[in-house]
Amino acid sequence: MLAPVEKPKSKREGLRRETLALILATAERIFADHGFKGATMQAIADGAKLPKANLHYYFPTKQDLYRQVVERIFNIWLDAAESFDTQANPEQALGTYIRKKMEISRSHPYGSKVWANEVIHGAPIIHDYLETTLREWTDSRIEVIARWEAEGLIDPVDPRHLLYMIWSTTQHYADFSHQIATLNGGVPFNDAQWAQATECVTNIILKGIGVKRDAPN
Amino acid sequence: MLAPVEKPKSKREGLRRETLALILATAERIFADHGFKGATMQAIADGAKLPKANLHYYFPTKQDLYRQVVERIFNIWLDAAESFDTQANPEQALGTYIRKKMEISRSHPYGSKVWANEVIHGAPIIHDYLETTLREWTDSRIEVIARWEAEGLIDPVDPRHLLYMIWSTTQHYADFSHQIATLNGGVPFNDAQWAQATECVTNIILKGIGVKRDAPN
DNA sequence: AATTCTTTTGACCAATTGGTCAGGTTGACG
DNA sequence: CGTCAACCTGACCAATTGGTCAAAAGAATT
Repeated sequence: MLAPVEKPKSKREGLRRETLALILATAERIFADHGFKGATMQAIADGAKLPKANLHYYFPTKQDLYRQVVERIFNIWLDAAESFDTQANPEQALGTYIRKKMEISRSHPYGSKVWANEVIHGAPIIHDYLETTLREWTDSRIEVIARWEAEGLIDPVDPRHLLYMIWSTTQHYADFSHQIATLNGGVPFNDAQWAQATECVTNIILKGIGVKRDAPN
Repeated sequence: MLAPVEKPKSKREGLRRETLALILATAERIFADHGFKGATMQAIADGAKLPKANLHYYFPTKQDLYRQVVERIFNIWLDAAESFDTQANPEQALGTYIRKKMEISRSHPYGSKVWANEVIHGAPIIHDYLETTLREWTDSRIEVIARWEAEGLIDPVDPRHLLYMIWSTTQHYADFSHQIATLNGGVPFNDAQWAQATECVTNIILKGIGVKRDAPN
């Protein structure tokens, strides 16, 4: 899903990529902090230390820029579920998926927030993504979960609600990071706290759906 | 916490309350759909079928109006946790709390979205609420959960993460309603689906933290 | 009925902002 | 080196929008 990075062919090409990456990263942060309407092209330009007109050279409209930011986090999430295919038993597959989602919440909090914002507002810009890519992706994972259920490897639960619980719980640590930090003495989680959160979330969900866990060897 | 409604003393008073309620309800919807910056006073005025200048008579600034919308959903949520005090055992207390949070997600989806938006953006407007009211409230509930844990009524889990899981999972059904509807064939949940979602969420969480359930009588 | 206070409203303004454009600069390539 | 295309940028514009205000309309009170 995520295209591998190739070597730049020239100085121009290299600079172009750097600029694009810089703009996208800055835009992600500004969009996350202020929403689509609240973010201004000027603020993004200032954050990237570029003239505003330069932004419009790479991204003709604000919406173009925004869409690329949203698509990026979306594809990162889709990739995180490869464990559904590579791991045979639900404990490994779901555990790996949940842990990876928590990692992404830590490494890409801005992207997660932009996505949350977009969906909260009714997904006006990436509506088509929900109806095509997300729907297909979800259906295929639901099938896998339903099979585990049929095989008695997990309790009978509606796979949709299980997915929603995983999505909401993991993304909460990114989207509501400010609230969580406030309740954490005003400081963001440190390494140990992230590890603990990940373990706690994984344990509750896996136990909650009655995963038959492998005996520890 | 929520002040009881008193009888209006005059025609003026009655009209005033109706207008205030109309503006707040409309504003809640518009803020939820477009964010703070994206919502315009004109759009709220149109939605409430009032001249824009009339809005500014009741709410001098956009921020004043917004703040009242956010405070309302916040207080509704706080009240939903009374079961922590009135219910003795964790199964009843947590089960009732989760079910009530799900009900609120259904009855107040716009408020939930406005809150999510606000926190995602770093809670610029209601920052003080997080540091005072929310912190105190959370600490008191954490104590109760820790007591259950000490008494062996639930597994040893960090109460914070349990609360976050309850918050995120229940609110997800409001905040991400558009995504959920899309994955539900394009239509919102019906009564039966809401009931199923509530049951599923409650079961997974309670089982996940190893609640000692009362034998069914 | 007269007076006073609250409420309503159209017209208006200053500030912001997405996007444009003409002209300048820089790298690629023969 | 000269040419061309890609890239950069300051200045500018039209549209939007939060908020103001003066005057009108309506309710309450005496």
